[in-house]
Amino acid sequence: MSMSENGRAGEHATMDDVARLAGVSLKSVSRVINAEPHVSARLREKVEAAISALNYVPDTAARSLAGSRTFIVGLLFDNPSPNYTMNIQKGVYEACRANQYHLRIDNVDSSAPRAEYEARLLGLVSNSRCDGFILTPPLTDDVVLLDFLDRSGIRYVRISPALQAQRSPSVCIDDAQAAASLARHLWELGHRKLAVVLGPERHLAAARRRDGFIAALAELGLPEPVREVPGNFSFEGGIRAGTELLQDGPRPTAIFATNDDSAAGVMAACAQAGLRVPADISVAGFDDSWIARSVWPYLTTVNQPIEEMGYAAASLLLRKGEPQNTPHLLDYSLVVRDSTAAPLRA
Amino acid sequence: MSMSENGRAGEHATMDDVARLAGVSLKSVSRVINAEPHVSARLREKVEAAISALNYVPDTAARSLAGSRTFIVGLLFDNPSPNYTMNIQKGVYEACRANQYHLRIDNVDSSAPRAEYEARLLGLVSNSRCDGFILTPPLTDDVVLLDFLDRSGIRYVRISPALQAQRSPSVCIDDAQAAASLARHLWELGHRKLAVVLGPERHLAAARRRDGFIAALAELGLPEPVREVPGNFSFEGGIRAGTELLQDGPRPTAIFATNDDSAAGVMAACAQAGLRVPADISVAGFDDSWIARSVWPYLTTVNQPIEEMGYAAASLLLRKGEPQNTPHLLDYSLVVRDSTAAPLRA
DNA sequence: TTGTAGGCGTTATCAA
DNA sequence: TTGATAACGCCTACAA
Repeated sequence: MSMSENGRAGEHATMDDVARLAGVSLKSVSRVINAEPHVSARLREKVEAAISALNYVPDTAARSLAGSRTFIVGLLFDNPSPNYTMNIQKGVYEACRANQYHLRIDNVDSSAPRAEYEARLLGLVSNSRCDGFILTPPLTDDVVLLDFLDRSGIRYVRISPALQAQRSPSVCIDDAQAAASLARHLWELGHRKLAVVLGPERHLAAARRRDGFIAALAELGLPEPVREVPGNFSFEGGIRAGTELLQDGPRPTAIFATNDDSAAGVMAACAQAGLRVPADISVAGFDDSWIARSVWPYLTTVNQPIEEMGYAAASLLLRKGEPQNTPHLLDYSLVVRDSTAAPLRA
Repeated sequence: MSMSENGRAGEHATMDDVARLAGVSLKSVSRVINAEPHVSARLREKVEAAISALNYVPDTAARSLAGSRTFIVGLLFDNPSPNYTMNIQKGVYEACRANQYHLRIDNVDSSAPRAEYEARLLGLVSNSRCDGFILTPPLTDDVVLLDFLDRSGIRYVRISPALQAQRSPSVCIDDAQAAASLARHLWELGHRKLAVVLGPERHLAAARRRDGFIAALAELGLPEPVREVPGNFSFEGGIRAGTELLQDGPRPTAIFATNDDSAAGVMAACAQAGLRVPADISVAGFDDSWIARSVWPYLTTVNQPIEEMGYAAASLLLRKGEPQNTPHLLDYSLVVRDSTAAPLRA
């Protein structure tokens, strides 16, 4: 009943109306709408005129009932930083819009017990009747989910996969290279005592950042090992990590946190410890998400074109034809801001 | 568990399958699914058994084509802080899920030229065929949109409306009272030189925070006027506002920013100016969004139960029967953290 | 290049 | 309390 006394809201034109106004058959209208071949220019014009005259918009429900597509893209996300998520979502949304698709959101909570979580996830995916899904980390590397999708023949595109990169279409940057460029930046500033704050265990892209960072330093000839402490991509995890680094063991002159949120936490820990950033200690992050400019000093970080990645992922998903399983690589860039500087001379 | 034996995609059971297995008619299954009256307990049991045996889930497309509902809730948002948005979205999502509805996202960009923006917005709303919409500020108070929705008979629920609160169902907290409680907190700490960082002009809830703050101080007998500077709810706007407050005119001992993002910016401006928070100056925000704990010191602020507000809004939208136009008021709470303290004695 | 008939999985109408 | 049967708006055959 709710919408029923719609009064006028239901006054949408249908394909019939368009056909009648244009003086053609139903099927011809359908052809024009779906850009099918074998349509004369004259007919197309007539139909298009009628469409815009009537302000006709195809009914998605009818379309998906009759056809094989639902015109819905599902975006699955877990629970990463809100900044990252919003950016991805924005990109995916824009690509959907450009292709006349709708965007449907589904949240899953990976902190739930694993069995429950899996049941939920698979239920979502199989009942949601989307034309395909966009997966963000850490879902990107969830093998149970991937197996299920493959077995069911459901299309999907992964963002920043770290596992089995050739398994499906995907979009990513070169995390290792990006972290390496950050390592070189710190090295060139003169830092030789370095530390890295790790990401969540299942977030494999974070592991690649760590690897790239350390490998680059090794190549440059760093004399001593890089200290490593756990983190979980959260601000609070960053505080804990920073505190640990500053209290015990040899104090680093520069800290690389594998995402911006934890880098911000590290900066807070420095402030607590009475250290000035970057005068006393340098801090760098990864993502260039919104928080990188919501801290003071502004964070030196690696820019991932997150929104673009979302856009590219959805475009890949919606592209017709055989999906390409080679990762679609986007450019990153080193963003040097105010949180890194040369170390004090001892 | 259960999902995996689904075998192949597309092999969804239909109402026919259920009816056959249960040995009843199609319509009876429909009745059970829609919880219609006049169904015997025995029949219902049989049907329910068949449903779960077949793992049947109604096809939304068919449902909305045949019926009057689409089972889709649309969430419209503009471009406020990502934190706020994600929280609202989460709440709305959960409520949809609880009611077997889907969530569809639509972004609009209010920074586009007004005419274009309006056309886009109205097009979205009228073609989207959702059962209703959730509006967040500043869309909440967009009269053109409201008029259009009312004229079209489309249901909607507004979150934190500041205009014509009785016009539609809505969810909010008492912004003025909440800001007043913050004012009293600062007053009790001993602050007498106060400033407020305003919100975006069209964000009327922000204006109510300002009003409540100032009115409370007036009532307490504040001897001098509260300084007011513009802000736009962004971190950068907060930096500008803070800088202005610290450079020119009489320096306040406490600054109230009307949202957390700008409060974080104010804190950054203080740091730049060499002031310690809260020793030299107190800063307070509003929202208790995620950024309130992503700065150091942690921000004193007002907690709005944002996710709950989203949940309540969607529940209101989905509730059957005549909508209630009295605002659904939720509780706020003052969250005293580390960014406020007694002023230094001059 | 264009048009016609049938059906997709539900809900709605009306009768039993 | 139940059940046939006709929509709903579009797409996929297939025919002209």
